Amino acid sequence: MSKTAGTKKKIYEAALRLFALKGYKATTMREIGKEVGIRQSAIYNHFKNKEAILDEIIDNLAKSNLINIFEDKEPKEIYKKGKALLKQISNMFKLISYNTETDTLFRFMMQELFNNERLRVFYNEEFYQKNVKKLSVVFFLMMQDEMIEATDPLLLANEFFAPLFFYQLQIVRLKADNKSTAAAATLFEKHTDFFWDKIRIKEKNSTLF
Amino acid sequence: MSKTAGTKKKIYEAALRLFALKGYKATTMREIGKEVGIRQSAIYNHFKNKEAILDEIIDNLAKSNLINIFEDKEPKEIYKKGKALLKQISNMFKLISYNTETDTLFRFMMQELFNNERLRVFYNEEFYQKNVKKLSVVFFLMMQDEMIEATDPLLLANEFFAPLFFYQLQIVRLKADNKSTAAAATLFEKHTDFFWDKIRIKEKNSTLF
DNA sequence: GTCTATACAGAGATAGAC
DNA sequence: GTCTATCTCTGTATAGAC
Repeated sequence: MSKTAGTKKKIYEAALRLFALKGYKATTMREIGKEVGIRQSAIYNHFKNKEAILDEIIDNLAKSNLINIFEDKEPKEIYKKGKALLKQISNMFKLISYNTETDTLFRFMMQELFNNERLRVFYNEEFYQKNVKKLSVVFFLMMQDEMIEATDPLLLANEFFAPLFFYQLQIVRLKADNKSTAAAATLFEKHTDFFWDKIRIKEKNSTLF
Repeated sequence: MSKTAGTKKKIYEAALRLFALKGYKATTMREIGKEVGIRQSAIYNHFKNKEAILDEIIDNLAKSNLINIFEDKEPKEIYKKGKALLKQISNMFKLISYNTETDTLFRFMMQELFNNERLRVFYNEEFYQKNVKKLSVVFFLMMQDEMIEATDPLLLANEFFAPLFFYQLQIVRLKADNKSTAAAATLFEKHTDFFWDKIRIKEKNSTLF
């Protein structure tokens, strides 16, 4: 039983890696088997068919760290941290693109986004909406507390989220060609600095001089 | 000869549409032929093989409107337009995601980004670098002219570009599920308003009241 | 230039021995 | 649970008639 579960996990992980690398359609059962060290036919002892592997991967995305940029903390517990919180979130995005496990998940998601409706539902609800909504609550609370200037919190959330996503995509793309990601990586921090500086309420004294 | 060119074009367009819809690997020569109204084997009178169609599509991307967000104008000719210029660029992104031709090109690009190195080169050089560099020249000139506050022009260019790309991706994704894109579409304008307001040099008088 | 026919390879999946 | 063997289907590509 333990050995079975071990093989199943190996199949799952090999499949995920290959799906992320070259896409679901382009990976064959034979390749997956080869990676695991078994014959292609043996996979069917663990998964009903190829699609069942894909489905299980998508099922597990919701439990992964790919989407958990808030580390399960609630907005009202953390909004007072102000800029430090934004730095922390921005750093989570950076970590996702550098950690081998989450970077694979991210690449898998982008690979299959247009080919799988369930994946798009996941992307929309768990990856995008959930985080942007949480972010907009954070910004709303910051406004109430007069930490940042009053404006549309949902817009702010989108404007903060979008560059982080984009820079993440850049990193993963650059890594696909084994190119340097150094310049792109600095943008996470610069974005947060720039963004916070633009939304925070400035002291009257220190406006320009 | 004219009829030949006509069929070739039909094949090209059917292939592009299908590649964008379900990916290169998942589209078959039979499907392409069916869309055109000929047998699969007849395609080989116009293209050497399946990959040749893909290559030709990628070759033509550089000539397409997908990347031409500046409408061939040089930064120094247009930077004085200030916010109006940013609005214009932002609107180009919006148009790309709504125009059937460019929206197909964009979806094709995102579909195959991780599966094709030549496409990644195109994305990086023509779609990303070229536009961001042009944008940073625009911002640099605006700074010199004291229209906007002095800061890193390249950062500004990235910060302006990233949300536009992200909102574009959102639209194309939503369209894939036949969902409403209304809310996402408003973000193009809101982004520009927000962004300009944050970078422009404010009159001392009209700071807060 | 398009058709039918066919070759050939690769893929997913199942059967049955061990 | 994994193996070999095999079935079946699908896909790319070519040959040759019209």
